[in-house]
Amino acid sequence: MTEPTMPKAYDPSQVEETLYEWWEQSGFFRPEQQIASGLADPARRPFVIAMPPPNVTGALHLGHAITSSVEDMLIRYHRMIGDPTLWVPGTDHAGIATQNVVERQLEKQGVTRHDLGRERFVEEVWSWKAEYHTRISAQQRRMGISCDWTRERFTLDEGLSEAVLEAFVRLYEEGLIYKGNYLVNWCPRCQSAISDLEVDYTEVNGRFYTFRYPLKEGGFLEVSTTRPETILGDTAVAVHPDDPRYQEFVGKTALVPILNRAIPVIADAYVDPEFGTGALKVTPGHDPNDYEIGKRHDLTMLNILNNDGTLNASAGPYAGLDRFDARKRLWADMQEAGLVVADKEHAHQVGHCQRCGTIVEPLLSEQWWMKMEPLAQPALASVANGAIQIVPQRFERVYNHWLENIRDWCISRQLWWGHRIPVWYGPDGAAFAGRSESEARIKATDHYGREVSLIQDADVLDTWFSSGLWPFSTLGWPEKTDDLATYYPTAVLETGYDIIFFWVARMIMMGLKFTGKAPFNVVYLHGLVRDEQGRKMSKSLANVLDPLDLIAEYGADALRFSLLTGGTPGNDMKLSTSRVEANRNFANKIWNAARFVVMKLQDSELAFDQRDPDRPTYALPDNAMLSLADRWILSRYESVRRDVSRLIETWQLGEAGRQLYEFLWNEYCDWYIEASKVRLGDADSATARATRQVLAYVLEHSLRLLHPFMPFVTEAIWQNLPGMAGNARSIMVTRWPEESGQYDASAEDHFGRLQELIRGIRNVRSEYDVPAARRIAAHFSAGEHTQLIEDNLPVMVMLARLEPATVQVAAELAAPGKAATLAAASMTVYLPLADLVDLAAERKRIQSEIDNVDKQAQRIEGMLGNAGFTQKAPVEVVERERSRLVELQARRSQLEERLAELTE
RNA sequence: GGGUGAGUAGCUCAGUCGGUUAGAGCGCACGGUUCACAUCCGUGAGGUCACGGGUUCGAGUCCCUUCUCGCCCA
Repeated sequence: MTEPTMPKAYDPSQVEETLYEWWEQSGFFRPEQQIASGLADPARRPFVIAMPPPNVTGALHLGHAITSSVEDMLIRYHRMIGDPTLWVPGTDHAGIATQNVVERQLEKQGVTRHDLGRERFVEEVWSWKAEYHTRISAQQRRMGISCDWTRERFTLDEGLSEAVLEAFVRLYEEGLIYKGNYLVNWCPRCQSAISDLEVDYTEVNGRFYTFRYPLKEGGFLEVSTTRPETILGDTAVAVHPDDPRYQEFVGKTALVPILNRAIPVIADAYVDPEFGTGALKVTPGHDPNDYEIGKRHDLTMLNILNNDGTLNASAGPYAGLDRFDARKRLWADMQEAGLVVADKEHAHQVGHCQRCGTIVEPLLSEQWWMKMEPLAQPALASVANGAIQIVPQRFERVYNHWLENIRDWCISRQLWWGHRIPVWYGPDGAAFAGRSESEARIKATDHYGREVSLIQDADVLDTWFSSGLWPFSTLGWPEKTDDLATYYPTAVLETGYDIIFFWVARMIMMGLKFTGKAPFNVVYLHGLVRDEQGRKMSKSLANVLDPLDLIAEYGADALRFSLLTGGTPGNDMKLSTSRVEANRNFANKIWNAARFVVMKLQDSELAFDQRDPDRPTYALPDNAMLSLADRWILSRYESVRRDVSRLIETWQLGEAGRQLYEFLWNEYCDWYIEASKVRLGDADSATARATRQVLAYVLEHSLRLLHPFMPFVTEAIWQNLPGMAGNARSIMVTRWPEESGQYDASAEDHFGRLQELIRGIRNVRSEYDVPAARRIAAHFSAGEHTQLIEDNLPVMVMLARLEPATVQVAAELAAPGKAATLAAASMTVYLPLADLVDLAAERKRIQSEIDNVDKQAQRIEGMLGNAGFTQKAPVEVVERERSRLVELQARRSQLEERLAELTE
């Protein structure tokens, strides 16, 4: 035998990057190449995923790693089953988030974006983008993802910007986009409006301030608030119309403290008489509920804030103060004026900017809005009628609830980084939307009857506006490209459940609106990766595991496999490094199994199955040449192949991976390879030849099943398999294994009996502390299985470490003296361990066995004695219990017999 | 307040037609230079499947109640 070419331990860092470069350069990621090579059938519907574009804010984290793992697994599987497969990668400009990180970076140098000006600031962001984009795609390559990099897109690149313009103008022209002065969530730090979804509500320990609202007519009303500074913006005081305490006050006039502005006392059913004093100060300009009251009563909408969170001229003497300073100052002044009643601690929910954490202010502001209701209806319908399937299904309710209660979307942002709103204003403020300035100019000229100067709207669009177009904009929309015709709609949208509203729902709405088709047929939602304590990973907690660190230590396959098998769809996952380590060990295990097989195959003639000449594999020997172990492993392989395919098709990816793990380790390695050694002894024999073929066949086919889960190690091994790798072939473009016809129930039953006996003997050896090196005698009283034992004696001898010269096999054998007894698999085995067996201990051992058997037998007797069970349970279940009972009874009598002998 | 997920071995998790004595990895105990692998091999201990009720011949699995923790929405 020649020296193995495979190193003793699998070292991912030695192979992963080289393999990836080779894959990418070979064009395997491109559907055109898959079709040209005959792997993909162009008549089949393409399998397409639009990758959720990572933000260019920074480096990737484990959330991206799980996305990569799941999507690459699906992509590789579909490529192997012959679908033309396309995975479109890309990145998102992430307007507010990216602008913030760049601003923070500038801040360190003492520079603000205003110092730089819009143009230079945007240049800064582009260079940030360039750096992080490079980093991100390098990380993704390290994960091994097989996306088509030649089709990579960025939300701000030319084509996608065109899509944004097209979408905006069409929606505008249809009246679905409008401009209006409404209450928005305003972040004073970002100095931008943000959407409802971008506000995080967290509990804050604030105070509950109660004070007197003086009345012009004399007297006062007691009112409470959590935000005293908003008193300066009050335009009414409201009470409940049925509240007897306040009937007389309705219609009177209150005076705003300090400012002495006169405001009406009104009655509105929104007021909760039970809460606080039962009288409510109304600030329509700075509170959403008050805003509604204001509309109902036609109240003045007063804005007291500047965009940076300081108070404006409407705040009188407090103008120029920060909102929180103003709160203190005003309260102190009110105290002096004798208006203060009480203030106490009060925990309440306060909105914070998702991106920078600043407390958000409701603020009246002129913004662009998108009408959502007309778009939501078709989006609801597409899920309801099954055009889109959400996995796991329970998220449908979340999706439905949001869409059924949808509100108009504030799409403008007062940022510099993003898609500039394609609206130009004439001298009188009239607005003209256009795909370009010249298009707007034509409209303007038409409107005014002459050329006028135009000024473009300064704002940009919410990032999610462009993300909403992603599945089709990346394929060329609004142009009628070949890619769009071929690859749209996409097949699966795979992402975390945390962005159902932000992204998934909006893509569905936009997709239906602009293409008339659901942008994908399946939404597969994975859970969030948390740390070992179950906390969300965040920079501030310093609990972030960097995927690259894990890859460097354990290999990309180990990380991928951990993320795929560590949980179930839609449920969060705590990732522990010990799990990643275990999966690195798994990769090493298969590597070593392959190393063994390759060493055995190296100098041998091998038979190949050439039915697909471009993708040869190992042939199976004639059935007549197969041993029991061969038939068993082939049958087990076939069962696993079926299960894995079924599980993947039903989105149970983790379970599929776990099955492969158990099969390869606990069956192929632990049992089949060990058993095969018996028949490999005489390397030139026909039996050795047959065994080598089976070893190779099962390994090669199993590697293909495992490839989508662990692409690197499977490829690294496959390249070492004799006869596979030549001709620049890769396992990633082999075919997914089809039905082998090798399922064999009787082989599984028979080999299972051998396993049971071997385990039993090992157990006895362990209980009696038989040294591992010592070969022992065994007498098999095998009854109807005599032939089975005789035929497979070499396997028994090897795996149970028996001394062949002292082994006896017969249908009936008397017990030798001083022997340990084993009753299993409808057989009795005597192990004459004269020097080690203590009769008293052996009696005790057998008695406890009997007790155990009795317990089981009683349970089954109970079942079978129950008429309900025998009448209603399926026949095969009843039959199974019957035969189980028969075996137990036989076993019991064997043990009883033996116990009696030992007691004599 | 509404919705939703989780609670299974010391830890992290599987268990998707309801049907053997509920599984895995890690950890633990004992024993191992068995011709691929100590990133390993063999054996073992360890569970009232949160609690209470119900449906069923049969429930970790289906239904209801309660408790604990989490998340989403308001």
